[in-house]
Amino acid sequence: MPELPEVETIVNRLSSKLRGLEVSSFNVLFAGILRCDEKCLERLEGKKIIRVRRRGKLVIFDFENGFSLLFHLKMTGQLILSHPDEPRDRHTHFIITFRNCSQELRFRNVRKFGFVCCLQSSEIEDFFELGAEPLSINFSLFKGLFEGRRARLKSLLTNQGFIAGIGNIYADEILFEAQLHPLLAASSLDEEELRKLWRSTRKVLRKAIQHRGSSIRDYRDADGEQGDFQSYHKVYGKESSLCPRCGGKIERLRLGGRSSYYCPSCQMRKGKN
DNA sequence: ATTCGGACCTGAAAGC
DNA sequence: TGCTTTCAGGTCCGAA
Repeated sequence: MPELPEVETIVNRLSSKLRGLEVSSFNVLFAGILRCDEKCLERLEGKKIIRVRRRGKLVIFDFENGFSLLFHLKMTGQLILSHPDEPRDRHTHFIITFRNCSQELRFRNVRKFGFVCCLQSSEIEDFFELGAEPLSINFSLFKGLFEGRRARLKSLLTNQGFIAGIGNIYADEILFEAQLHPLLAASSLDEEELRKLWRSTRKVLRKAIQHRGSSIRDYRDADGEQGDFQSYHKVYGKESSLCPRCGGKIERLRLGGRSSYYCPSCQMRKGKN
């Protein structure tokens, strides 16, 4: 569920509250959420979190001893700071408590797709093989990525090994902003179109972060608050609505089992608009 | 080599 | 009303 803007929002919040704190204990309530040996967690008990960061859609806690704790929220994961006496429901699968902190961190995960694991901090990049960060990469590197790639734009944008952090919502919003059809072959774009795609990617993701992400159903930030950006979606989930740019009808197509929403008249397959 | 469908899970909403 | 089907911010795997 959460894509880059949602994960970024969670990380910002967690960072200000958890940086410098020492973990006192882990409580694994559903063993399936652990993607590593439970003994790995022992390495982190009594250790301080020196940094909370995002890489792609991963939430990462770096510890003082060179190990990191990683979370992937997948579709329905939530990392929420709560008071220990607040009742927890059956979807709370993992809890971290901290020394000198009145709140504990709960990992809720209705659909059980998400995971937690512990890795050496230096192993993370090799282990996940994520692509570039869309908000860090400059245009010339961005352009280079697309050279010779025949895949469809939508598939490439959501491919985490190509560019990390973009999922179904933001790919659709970015392609609408760039006025590019989701099924276009990446290698068919000229320089001007690539520049527009690069600019649109930055614009959409930044604006979504400013609005603390999109809450369509499950997403909540680390304080349990909803994001705002769903009110600014122009095409995602808007089949049959009117295109805010040209007044035409938004359509939905199926691509690898996922829905893609787009405006067939302003996101042309061919032509430069 | 790509692309697609199914699998992993649960629950809300829509359809009948 | 109540049962059935469809769909969901993700990603992996194996088969066409």
